[in-house]
Amino acid sequence: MTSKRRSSATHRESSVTLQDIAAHAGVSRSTVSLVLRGSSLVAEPTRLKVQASIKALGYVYNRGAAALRGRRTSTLGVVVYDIANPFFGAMVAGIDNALSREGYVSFLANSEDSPRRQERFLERMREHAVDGILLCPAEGTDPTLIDTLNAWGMPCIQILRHIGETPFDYAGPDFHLGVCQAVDHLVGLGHERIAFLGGHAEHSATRERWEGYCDSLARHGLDYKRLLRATVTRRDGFALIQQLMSEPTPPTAVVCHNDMVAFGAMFGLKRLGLTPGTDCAVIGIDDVEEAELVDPALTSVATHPYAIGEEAARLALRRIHDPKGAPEQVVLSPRLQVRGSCGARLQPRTASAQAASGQMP
Amino acid sequence: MTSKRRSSATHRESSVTLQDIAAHAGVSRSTVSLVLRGSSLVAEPTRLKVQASIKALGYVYNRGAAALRGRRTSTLGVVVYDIANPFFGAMVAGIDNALSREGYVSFLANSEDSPRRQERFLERMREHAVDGILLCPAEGTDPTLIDTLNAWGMPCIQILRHIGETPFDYAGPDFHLGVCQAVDHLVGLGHERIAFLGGHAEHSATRERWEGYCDSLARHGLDYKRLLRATVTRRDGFALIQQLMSEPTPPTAVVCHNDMVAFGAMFGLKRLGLTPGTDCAVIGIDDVEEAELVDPALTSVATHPYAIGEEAARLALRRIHDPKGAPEQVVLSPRLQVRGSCGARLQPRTASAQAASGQMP
DNA sequence: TGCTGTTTTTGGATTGGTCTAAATCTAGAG
DNA sequence: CTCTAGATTTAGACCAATCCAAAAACAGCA
Repeated sequence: MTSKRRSSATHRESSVTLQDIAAHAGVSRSTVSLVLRGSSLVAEPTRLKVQASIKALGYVYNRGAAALRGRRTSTLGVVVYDIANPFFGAMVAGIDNALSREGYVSFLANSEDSPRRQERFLERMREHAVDGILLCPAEGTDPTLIDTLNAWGMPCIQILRHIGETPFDYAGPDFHLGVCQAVDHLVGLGHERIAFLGGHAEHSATRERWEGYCDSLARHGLDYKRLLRATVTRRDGFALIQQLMSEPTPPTAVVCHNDMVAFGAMFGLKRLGLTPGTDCAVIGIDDVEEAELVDPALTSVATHPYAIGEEAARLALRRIHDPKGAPEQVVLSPRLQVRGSCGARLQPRTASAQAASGQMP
Repeated sequence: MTSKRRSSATHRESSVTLQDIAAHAGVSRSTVSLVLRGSSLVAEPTRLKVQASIKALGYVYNRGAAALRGRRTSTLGVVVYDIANPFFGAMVAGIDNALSREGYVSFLANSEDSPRRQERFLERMREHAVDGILLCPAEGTDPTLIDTLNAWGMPCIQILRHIGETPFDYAGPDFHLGVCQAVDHLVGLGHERIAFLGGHAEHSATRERWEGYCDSLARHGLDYKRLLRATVTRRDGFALIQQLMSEPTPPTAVVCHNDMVAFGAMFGLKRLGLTPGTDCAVIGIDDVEEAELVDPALTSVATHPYAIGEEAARLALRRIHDPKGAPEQVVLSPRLQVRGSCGARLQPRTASAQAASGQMP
């Protein structure tokens, strides 16, 4: 049983407008508008009078109406391809934190790595006139998408992956460096046969990892090179490692495309009766929370999703305030989190904290 | 180097309006509006003519303007308290899927369990005139918040937790039944000293679990009863289990508030030199993806976050179309996912799939 | 052809703010 | 006491759609 509303609420919506405030405070609509926007034009006594009226009448600012005449909506669109992945959860938390500080609010969409879904959402965002887009491009996104967004006059910050040629705004981890750190560490432990597991069809985030892998091997003068492509699920890791270990000269260590693949690989090793870290070192990428839960705990390249989210949000706000400034790429250095799965505990030789060159193609 | 735009795009925004379409097609603004909304009033030849003009001029529908005059914005607000938790990721994916099918789009906010942040966001949502709110209330939310939202005339669907007295719309798992399933299973395995680990300060989701725990014990006539309160982190599970196992008569099994606490508990057991599943059975709640990754794999009560998200979205749309219909509560039955951590493998006695009564206070 | 009853189409008001340029109001200088 | 620069305030157009009631077009029928 819904109880009756008290006070003046007019049945449906309160809908107190600037006009009402103006009448109540004995000033004009324009003055009230100025007060609402914190303009320094209005005199102190007037401001107080108006603010009192605003409070008294229970006024609610109508951003939709404001956006119609003004230019900004104070909204952003965020597209990720797998929100169920805790990595994106952390990233979205970072975005949310940075944006809400500035009074912005964001639409979220989960593209499920479908360019079609992604495009539908972007079109909807255009209709809602968001001030900008934070985009983790779906696998298979048309490389001209960024040009389309530019043609729309829609600021766009790419995250994690990047497409297109034009100079763009971007925030993401330095995958190249991350893989180098992993390989360097393994080499420091004495490994000479290091494989790389997984990686979607080509996109920047995959390419950077593969290049990191190849460059590292070359730098250390290692001959052994096995790069097994696949999608990026745990299932893949499980299958690939078993395939790999049955080869004539199996690797003594594997670096995995991400932690999910790494978990799968550890599972696969156990299935073969092998012990991760002892019979074959395993290193993941992302350092998700669960990395330290598994047994042995997973050594992983931490890519700091929360910080990436914050940076991306910062870039977006910057771009909105300066639409034609120079594009900026923020590439965060990852950090190797050493745990049991790479056998560091077993071979007490200290891991080298070697620096490698990062790059942004 | 940004290339010059072709065609008529006026420097900043294209901003083709209904007026332009109307002129181009030789009809009135009103007619174009009707075509856009798929009205059956307009004759077929006219419709085609207008649609051609729309395409020709590259018109973009302005939802902000439409919302100003019309009533709907086709937007919703979603508030969760920990988006980094994969449970919420899956839930948001479910919401997103159900909403995007209907052309709705949603603002997401992460309250971090702070009522202050939550309130700020809700006020912003009101200013943006969303059609409704999907709310997982933050810990410590003022119970009158729902009344406030009602007074605003803002439809609100509560998820996972619920506050307030008024009949409300709600979607969530049947925690009471879930805990009963867990306890029943343990009793079936021969356990008689079963503890419950964790749970925030009081809110519905905690209360339902505790009641489930107490009711189960009573139903099975068990004397042993240990309910350790704490927040819901892995750290808590780690600490609590060690405290518990050092008591004179430690439990032989623990049911945990959620999987995070359960992971912590398993860690704690290992720290004590004990084996989860053998020395003490552990059952979690949620059945997050990682449950089967840990060692031993975690037995857990699956609560189906994706389905809950879909249901909540469905409820929201229903409420928007019928603002004063009877409130509806959707309580999904959980399912016990048996794995190694409860020792089922060790004691081959079959688990009973006993039904218990669910309830919605 | 005139009349009536549907279909279609349309003008103009409306939504709730912001913007611009002009009006009004100070206070200090001459 | 008048004038003017600077500080406040305001009127009215404007943003891009929807809504309503009334006009126009069209058909069927006498």
